Amino acid sequence: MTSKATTINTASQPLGFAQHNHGACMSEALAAAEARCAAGGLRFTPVRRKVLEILLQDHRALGAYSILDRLREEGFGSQPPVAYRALDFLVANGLAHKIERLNAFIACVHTHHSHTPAFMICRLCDAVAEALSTTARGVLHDAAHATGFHIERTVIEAEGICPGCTEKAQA
Amino acid sequence: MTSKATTINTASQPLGFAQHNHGACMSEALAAAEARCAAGGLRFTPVRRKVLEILLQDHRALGAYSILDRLREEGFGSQPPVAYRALDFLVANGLAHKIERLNAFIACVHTHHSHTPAFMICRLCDAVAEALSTTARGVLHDAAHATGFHIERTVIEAEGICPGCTEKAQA
DNA sequence: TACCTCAATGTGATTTTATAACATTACATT
DNA sequence: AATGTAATGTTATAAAATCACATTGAGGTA
Repeated sequence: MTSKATTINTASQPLGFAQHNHGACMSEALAAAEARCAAGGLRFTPVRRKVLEILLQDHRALGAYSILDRLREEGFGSQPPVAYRALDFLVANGLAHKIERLNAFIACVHTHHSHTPAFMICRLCDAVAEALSTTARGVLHDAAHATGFHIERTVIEAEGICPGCTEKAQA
Repeated sequence: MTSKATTINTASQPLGFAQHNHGACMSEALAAAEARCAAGGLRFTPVRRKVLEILLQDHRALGAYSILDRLREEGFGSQPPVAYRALDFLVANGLAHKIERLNAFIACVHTHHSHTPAFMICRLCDAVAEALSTTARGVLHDAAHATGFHIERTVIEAEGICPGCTEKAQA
């Protein structure tokens, strides 16, 4: 565990491009995950929980092997499938998302409702913000419907410069 | 070269989920690529041209290593950077796109205008259709503008079942 | 032409990301 | 306890991408 662990429950950390109450956010997300798993008859096992905690702590996109390093430190199995299986579970159940552009994973911050996620990825600071994208979903589904394509999953990712980095660049 | 080579100039092949005149499509795309490179002072070298031809012939998403195999057969260098460099060039100049979900590449079929590509990927037959996505682009940019994020590139990919495979499944 | 420069290519090695295959353990039901 | 199934552990390997450095080749300049 790094020094970062000592900051887990401080009040304000970046979530995407904004600040938020990180401690509350984290416990809420874990509670929501537990609730969802219980409701769906899914097993929120120690590895799965730990992986979600790791993702929530960082609030950024983490590669599977970074996560694996953390798991090893915590005494879990240290081979790739350990991380990938937990990540597959979290992604399949909407508790985390894969950022395809980065081959990395991030905790879902919209624990309440099922949604079509959309992301904004800053190429300077690597921050990732999850946006609600009801409209983008609609647009895609309309276009797909016109051609007879049945959508099961969507990847919507915008890469560019976040507000913070834009400011720094102008300074 | 496989037997597929003998079908290059036949009239009708699938483009995305529809049929089209493949021979014409291919020469048009190559001509457009040449024109664009000439206009921009870019060098449309033999490897780059060959990679674009390979992508156009298949009209599907190809992994870098599939392309590399073809390059080797044609007498080009056979190490990964040969393929990746040509692909980087094509993608950077809008002549091809990367399908992030598949870690694969596809020739651009909208040679005329610069655009924000969107794709529909069939998970049964692996066909990939490129859609015009002016609206999706608008939606994303609106959302981004609201948070002060500056978009440079977008990834919009829908995964699901194409019209043809839906029919087969119902039969 | 001869020379220089820089972009493009060739090549070997390595890194990063992801999965296959199979043994073992933990949980739930009877 | 016995059984079936889901989850985990572990070894090995596959697949995707990049690094580093040598070589070639196309323009420009003297």
